[in-house]
Amino acid sequence: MRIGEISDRSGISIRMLRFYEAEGLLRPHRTEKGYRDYSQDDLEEARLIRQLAEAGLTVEAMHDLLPCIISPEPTFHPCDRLRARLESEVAKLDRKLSDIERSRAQIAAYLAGLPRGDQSDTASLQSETA
DNA sequence: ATTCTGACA
DNA sequence: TGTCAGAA
Repeated sequence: MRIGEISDRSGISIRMLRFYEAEGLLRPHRTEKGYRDYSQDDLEEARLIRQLAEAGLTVEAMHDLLPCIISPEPTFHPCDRLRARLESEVAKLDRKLSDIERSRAQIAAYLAGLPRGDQSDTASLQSETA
């Protein structure tokens, strides 16, 4: 299958499919004319990548995860790397979450201190945005 | 019609 | 991440 079909069936844009390949996530064969030629396995991997991307995982994380999740070989590795990766992702998310909570608290404080019935700030924002 | 690579208002 | 160009 060529890139257009893979894009349609995986929901990943052609642009992103090429990007993921540049990142070493997908390695489709090439036809004589240089066109990418995806296998059925590539399609399944693309769909998995789609899932991981929607979960907010980075390409780096996918590099660790993919070898563990998609197991072409009948032998299942312990994949200790998988657990480590997942744990670091959760840790990363926890850090982001605390950052967001910090921002929320700060902005909520601004809101709490905002005088009532005053539209002047809104007006100035609109004029600067326009 | 589709894909390829490289570049960017 | 989209999109446009120029070539195949």
